[in-house]
Amino acid sequence: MELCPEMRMTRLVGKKIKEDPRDATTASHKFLVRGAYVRSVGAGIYSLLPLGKRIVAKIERILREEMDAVGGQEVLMPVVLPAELWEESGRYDGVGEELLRFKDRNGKNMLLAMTHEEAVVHLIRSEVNSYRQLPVMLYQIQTKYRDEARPRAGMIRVREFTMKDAYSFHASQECLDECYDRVFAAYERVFRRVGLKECLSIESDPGMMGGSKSHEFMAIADCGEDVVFMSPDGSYKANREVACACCIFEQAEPLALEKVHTPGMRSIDEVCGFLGIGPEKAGKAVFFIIPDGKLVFAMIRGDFEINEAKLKRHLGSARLDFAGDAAIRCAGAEPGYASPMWLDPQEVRIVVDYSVAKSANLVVGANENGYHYRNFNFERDLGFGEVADIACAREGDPCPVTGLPLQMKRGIEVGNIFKLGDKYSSSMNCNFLDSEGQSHAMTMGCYGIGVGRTMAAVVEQCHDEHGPVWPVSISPYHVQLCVLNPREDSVRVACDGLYDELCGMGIEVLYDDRGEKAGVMFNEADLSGIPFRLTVSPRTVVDGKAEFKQRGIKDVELLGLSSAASFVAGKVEAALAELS
RNA sequence: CGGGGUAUAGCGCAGUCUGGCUAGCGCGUCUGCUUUGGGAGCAGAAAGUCGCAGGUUCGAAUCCUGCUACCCCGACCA
Repeated sequence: MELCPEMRMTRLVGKKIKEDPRDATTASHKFLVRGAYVRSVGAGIYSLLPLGKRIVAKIERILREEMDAVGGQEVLMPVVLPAELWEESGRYDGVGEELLRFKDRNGKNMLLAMTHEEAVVHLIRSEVNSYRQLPVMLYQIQTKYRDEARPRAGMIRVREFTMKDAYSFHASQECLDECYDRVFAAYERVFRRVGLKECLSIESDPGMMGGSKSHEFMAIADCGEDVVFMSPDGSYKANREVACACCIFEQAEPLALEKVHTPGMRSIDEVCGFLGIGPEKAGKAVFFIIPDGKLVFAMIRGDFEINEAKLKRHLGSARLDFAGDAAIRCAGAEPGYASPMWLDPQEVRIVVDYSVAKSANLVVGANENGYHYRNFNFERDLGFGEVADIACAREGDPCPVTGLPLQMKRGIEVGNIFKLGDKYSSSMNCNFLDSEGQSHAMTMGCYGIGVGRTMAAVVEQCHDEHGPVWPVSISPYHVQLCVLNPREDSVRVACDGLYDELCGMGIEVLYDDRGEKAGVMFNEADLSGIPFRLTVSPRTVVDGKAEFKQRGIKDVELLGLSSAASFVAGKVEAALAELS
């Protein structure tokens, strides 16, 4: 998309707002609204104004360049899809209410696509049939709709959004692996080029997408919804769902099992308080129900929390619900005093975290109202049950790779990549013939980047108290030109001249020709966040000068009017080169 | 879906507890004059179904009931 290189403020649609919008809590939300980049239409639904649209267009341009460079071909698939397509993959009934379903006038079930695996498989299975045509990668930059339970934080979690989504098809796992690595590298280039200062690629949970491996790209920001754990040297990075800590558990001689009376002490805090011990000396039991109706007894040391994502993965279950007291009793356990001992492993799945399996002499329930045991030792007193890592990593726990204390950070998920395998290709008959004429399901990968979310993440990382500080690569314009007192002919003529000259050089200029007071113009220029500012005023024109300033830097520089344009053009090119 | 909050002019708010006359303030907008280097001054003007629907009352922005929208925390999040 070609962007018009020039714009006068007297024409630009979008009013800058002096006060923070009532509802905004994050920097990106406040500044994107105040600076007239976006406007809210409803919960999680936004319009882009001209300035915002230009930023998005520039992000999209970078996405196209990088996807083209790794062999992607751009397509465009519909947002409204017939339900049958999703019934084929099993997702029509598989995914929850975030999929917006509706009927057309003929009563046919339709949906708004929240992602396009089905649509792209529909396309590829009829266009590609032979190993000779593989691999292929298609991508699009298209609207997605997810009926989020709770949109939040301005542009960071919305219902309708633009996503760059790409899908690759392969004849072999090795080929997918290679493609995955190439896209991974392309994503690192994308996030560097859009100007994110800190964006981590981390291991993540493939979740309901299926598939074997996935990474998320996390823009680090305090307002991020996701939690990342990393080694201080950066050699290990993982999100909360998969992060593992390798705690050392104290070994001790097993002492004799001892029943203690603990009347009314049901929670870990109560029991530990009553017995005068720390939570690391107790075992905590949590009960879940999985969809087949089976009860799951999860056991973890009192100072850890159960990581439900890990437990789901271990159980191979898509859902996990807390079990009620009735279900717990039904399985022969006593709520509040539950113990894995004497439970029937045929009836109840017992999953024990390493923290319990490797600790000695814990306090656990006695399966009898008002009683606990001291000195439970997993090997001696239970000996069966599935031992697994089902614990949430904690800040400061030892990193599994380096042993250094893990750091915890919050991040905005701006991109993700998955190795899908044949989840969609087998269910939807997306096959190819190999060199021997044998039919196989294609192996797939998919790769997404949220465009609007990336814009918001950049603001979160690049702003000061006055507004955004756009990286030149995605700034709506390269230069903001301000004319003070344009009613003085000499001033206006000088400034108009600079405007024409810069535009003629291909520099994108936003020209504040309104004749506002300096304070108004400068404050609004800060909200526009354009990296370079040129000011022409009676004061500078007398000396044949213009004033040059960089956004976010206090100092100003006076330039000769005749050389100002080429000087600024040089600055713009250098800054662009740095981010290319 | 649970918990909390908000809804009054384009934006941000006061007024609501304790019902009462013509519903105010700041910013913005329009007109005119004066101003011109970090959100100007004066004078004038336009702009409000007080979220919606019922109810109580002589009288409702204000009290009662129901609903809706939006925001925050949580749950959820291919």
